Amino acid sequence: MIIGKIRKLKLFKMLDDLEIERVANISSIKRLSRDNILFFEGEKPKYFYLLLEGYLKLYKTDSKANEIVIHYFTKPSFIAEMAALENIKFPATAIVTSDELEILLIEKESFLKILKSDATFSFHLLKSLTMKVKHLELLINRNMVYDAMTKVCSFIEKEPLLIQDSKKKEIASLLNMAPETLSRILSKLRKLEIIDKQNIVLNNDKLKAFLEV
Amino acid sequence: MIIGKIRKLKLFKMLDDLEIERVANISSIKRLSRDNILFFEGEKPKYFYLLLEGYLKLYKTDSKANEIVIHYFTKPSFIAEMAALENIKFPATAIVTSDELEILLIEKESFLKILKSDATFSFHLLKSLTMKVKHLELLINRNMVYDAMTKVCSFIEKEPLLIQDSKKKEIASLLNMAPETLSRILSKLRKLEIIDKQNIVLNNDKLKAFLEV
DNA sequence: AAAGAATATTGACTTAAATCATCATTTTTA
DNA sequence: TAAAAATGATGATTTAAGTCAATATTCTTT
Repeated sequence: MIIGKIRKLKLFKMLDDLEIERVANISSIKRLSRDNILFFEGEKPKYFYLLLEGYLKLYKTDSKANEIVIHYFTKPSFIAEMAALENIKFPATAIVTSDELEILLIEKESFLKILKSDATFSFHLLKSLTMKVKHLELLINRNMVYDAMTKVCSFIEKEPLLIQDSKKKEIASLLNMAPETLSRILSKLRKLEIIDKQNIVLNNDKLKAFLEV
Repeated sequence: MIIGKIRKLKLFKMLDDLEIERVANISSIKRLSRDNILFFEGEKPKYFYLLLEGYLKLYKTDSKANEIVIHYFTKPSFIAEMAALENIKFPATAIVTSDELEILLIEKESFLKILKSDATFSFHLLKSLTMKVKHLELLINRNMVYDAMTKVCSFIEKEPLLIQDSKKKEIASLLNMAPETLSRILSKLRKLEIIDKQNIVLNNDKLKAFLEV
């Protein structure tokens, strides 16, 4: 049931039963399997999209047909709400990267009406947007301010488990660098005895030294 | 008078007299002259900042001490509202780039209370944030997706007057590229007869051809 | 456990843009 | 208006990261 799924969302935890019903009435659920496209860069949004289950990758393509990853979505989260709010084209393409994906489609115009009239609602969406801005700030840091070494060190610091368990290929794509570059940097960090063979941090101070500009 | 200045702002045009008074009561005005720092990257925000008059540049510094311009603010606009909303550190440093700057300081906690209780208020701040997100999207495009040629063509298309009148040095800084690179690209565009000696666009179709990925 | 596929590493080379250096042109100041 | 300073253009060189290619290692699937 849609109502049950909405009720479980932290994002909507401040809503009372009546408000949840209002949202449920203008929502539907869509399911997609791996490698399906939820929307393409350049399309106009028809809904507000709220990820419920699964993984979603947002990416752009540059002039050399390289994929540039903008965001990996996992936790329940609004997707591209900016496009829906402003009625502009999606800035990137969204592809399913888990076996199953479940997404809540909220009818755009009706939801906008609710937003305009309900302070807690729009305040909450505001919070969601600030998270997006924060994420974009990190993205800008990682890709404009940091060099490859700093990118990797920042990733190791933020995601010590991912760097051990995930495929290097995927991490490289996440950091928008060639897998070869990641491999070279990890082996350099191993030589410097900052990480071990399992990419576990050995010397946190040395690691952090790379993060100070 | 603060009330007069607030009343003039499009950003607050939906407010009635009482609401304007509420904002004015928790606000003060600060004036700064050229090259003064409004806030440093890493500081915690004490206020919501609303630019009233003048120019403000937001920038970061990379590992090679290069300045990376994140934003030039000119029109009345919230500055770094994300930091204030989330109570996190400023992501960049803000420096005055006009002779005079006038900025409205809005007391943070009180303004947050208004936001939480007033739907039109927070809906409007939401709009302001979506503008920021849009700007960051452009920044990401310009710096991660575009190569130098595309950056310049996109700038010429968006800011045909600036490319004629501003110093090349400043445009290069805005585009986060070396002035030499900008100079080389402009002379290439001149050879291709896409722009003339005054950097006025001669052939819009050819220009746009560089913007299609 | 062996074969095959996918992933990771390493070296050689390429590339786009930055840097450095020099000279030309424009703007500012005295 | 001449001198000085700032800006702009152009060539040579450097650099960080990407690409290409070969090999090594790990993971999958019989």
